[in-house]
Amino acid sequence: MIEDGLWRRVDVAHLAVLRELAEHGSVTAVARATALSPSAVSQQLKVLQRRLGVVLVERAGRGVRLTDAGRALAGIAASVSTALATAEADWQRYRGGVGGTVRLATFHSAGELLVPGLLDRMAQHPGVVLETVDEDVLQDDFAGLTADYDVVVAHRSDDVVPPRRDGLEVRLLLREPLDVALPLDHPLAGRDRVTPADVIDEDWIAPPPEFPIDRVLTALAAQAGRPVRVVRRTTHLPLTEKLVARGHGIALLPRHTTRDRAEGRLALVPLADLRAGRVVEALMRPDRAARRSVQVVLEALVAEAASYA
Amino acid sequence: MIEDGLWRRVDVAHLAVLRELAEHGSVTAVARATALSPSAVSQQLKVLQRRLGVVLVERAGRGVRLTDAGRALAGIAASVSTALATAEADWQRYRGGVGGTVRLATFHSAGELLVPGLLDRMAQHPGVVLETVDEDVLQDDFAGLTADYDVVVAHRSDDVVPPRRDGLEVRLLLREPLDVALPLDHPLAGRDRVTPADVIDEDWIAPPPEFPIDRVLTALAAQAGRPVRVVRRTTHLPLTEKLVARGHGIALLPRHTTRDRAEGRLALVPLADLRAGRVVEALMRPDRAARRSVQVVLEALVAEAASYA
DNA sequence: TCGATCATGAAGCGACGCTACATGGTCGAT
DNA sequence: ATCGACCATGTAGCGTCGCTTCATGATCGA
Repeated sequence: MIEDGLWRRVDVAHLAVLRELAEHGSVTAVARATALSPSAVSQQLKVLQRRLGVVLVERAGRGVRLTDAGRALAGIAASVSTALATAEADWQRYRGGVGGTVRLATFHSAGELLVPGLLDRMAQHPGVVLETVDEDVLQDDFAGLTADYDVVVAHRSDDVVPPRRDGLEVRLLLREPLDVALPLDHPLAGRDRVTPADVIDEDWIAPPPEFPIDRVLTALAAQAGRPVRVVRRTTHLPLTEKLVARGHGIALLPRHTTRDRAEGRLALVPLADLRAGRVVEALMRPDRAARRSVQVVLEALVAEAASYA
Repeated sequence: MIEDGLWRRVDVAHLAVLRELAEHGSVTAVARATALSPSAVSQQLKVLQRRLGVVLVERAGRGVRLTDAGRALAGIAASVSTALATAEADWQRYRGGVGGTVRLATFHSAGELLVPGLLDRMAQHPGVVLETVDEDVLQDDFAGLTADYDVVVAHRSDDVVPPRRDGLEVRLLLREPLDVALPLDHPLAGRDRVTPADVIDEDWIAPPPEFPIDRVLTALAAQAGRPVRVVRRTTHLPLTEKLVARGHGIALLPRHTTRDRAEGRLALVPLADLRAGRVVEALMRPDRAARRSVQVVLEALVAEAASYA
């Protein structure tokens, strides 16, 4: 027998906390993200469980873990958040104005490429405050950033299956081929394309093996039939460009990002016989994507990215 | 410039009150419906307006009226209520049990026909408490009852455009032809159908002119070319049946409802050359329709009605 | 014009949720 | 194995919020 009105006393704020817990994984992390004390978060969870008469959270070692019921309710809470955000967006649409703070995470090269133009475009919406933060993480970790940021600009190589991003809104920003970067005085610099065989015996500068670009390099080696010789590994693209320009090696670099920054100081030559590129996209939680201010930022971001295609 | 976080402080309870105001039309009525004092309702509205910085309600004579903004927000509030009810239903589905109180309004004859069997069927769901109330109103007023009841069983004649019921969920229960009810010893009682011309010169018993059945009588008169002679007007169907059975006149009566009650005491003969019938349907507000307990009741109601088709 | 009806304001009270601080449990490093 | 760092939770105290009760003002119908 189920008592009537149990759910009536459930507060949407409590549901939101549960949902954040599902994404952040610890009470302390939720407290940080919500500007509350850990005790407050813990109390909210306790109240929620008492009102529903169900165990949602259990201790696991030093931290906590959601029970099955907790996970289920967290999923429901996510849809509630989305509905609430949609309602707010409808209201803002009715009122005409757009306002609020949007937190945007970019990896370095995308920030360099897109943020200046994005800020120019956002000048049309003085009510929207845009906070941009650089976060360079591995390909699979971008999704996790959506717990902390409204919009996450992520990249992945386009030859593999996309990493898991269940329940996230995804918007394509840029499809960016990887070109071979050569010093201007290199024999191949004038070519309109090069094959893997042309470049396999050069000295290469590449990122660490976990990064998408390096996987392309692996594919290139496979196609040429010989291993590639990597003389230096760095994740810092501007450094890579400078090294290439001075003849310390050649590299695979994203076309638009690089051209925007280093045009004229090195040559970018398309790679033949190998599909090599990376995809830049925006990731958002649905409730955040529903916010009017986020939508405005996203549209500006898409427009800015399109100007490089 | 829009300040950040205005909506954050908006309480869904406040939105719900605004929505109820849009449907009930007065602060006092909302207070009655929500078991709150009128002052509390008034204060909630005041707080909501202060937090949003918008006038939602204005005085109109002795009562209040919603502004345009108020109406817009009330519409948004309705979708929020629906989302919340859907979330609760999802949760109940996950937990397995069904519980809660469902308030059902029926007009008299439908109640007589459907409620006993409905209660039998609901015995399978002991957690659901069913309150049934008789409400006989005019055709166009059924929609208004959805503010006070979870499920409203309504009827309308099927030859006219349905009355306005914007934003309501509608579920067909019964399509019920109108037959000509005759005393058992009437000359036409043995016929398998009668035409308007056959019965136009009889003495008729009918409801008041605003009721759907009387409109059919008007159509019958138009087809026969002569006015119909109404000797008595009553909205009470059992009385009509008794009068017909004793030879005080004939009447148009809904087939299933009447047969269920008066089988063997009068004859029901289908009417030829005239599409005459009434439709019985269930009306619900979307947020109430989303509730798990309401869904259970509705399914039982549909099944019970189907047993009469 | 009077009484009924409706909305709103003021005062007081209770519930709720937060912070600050203390406690107990768990893991990693030495 | 021990210590220290970290994490979650319980307790005490306090401020805020929303409700009820009562009073007031406005409007409509008889």
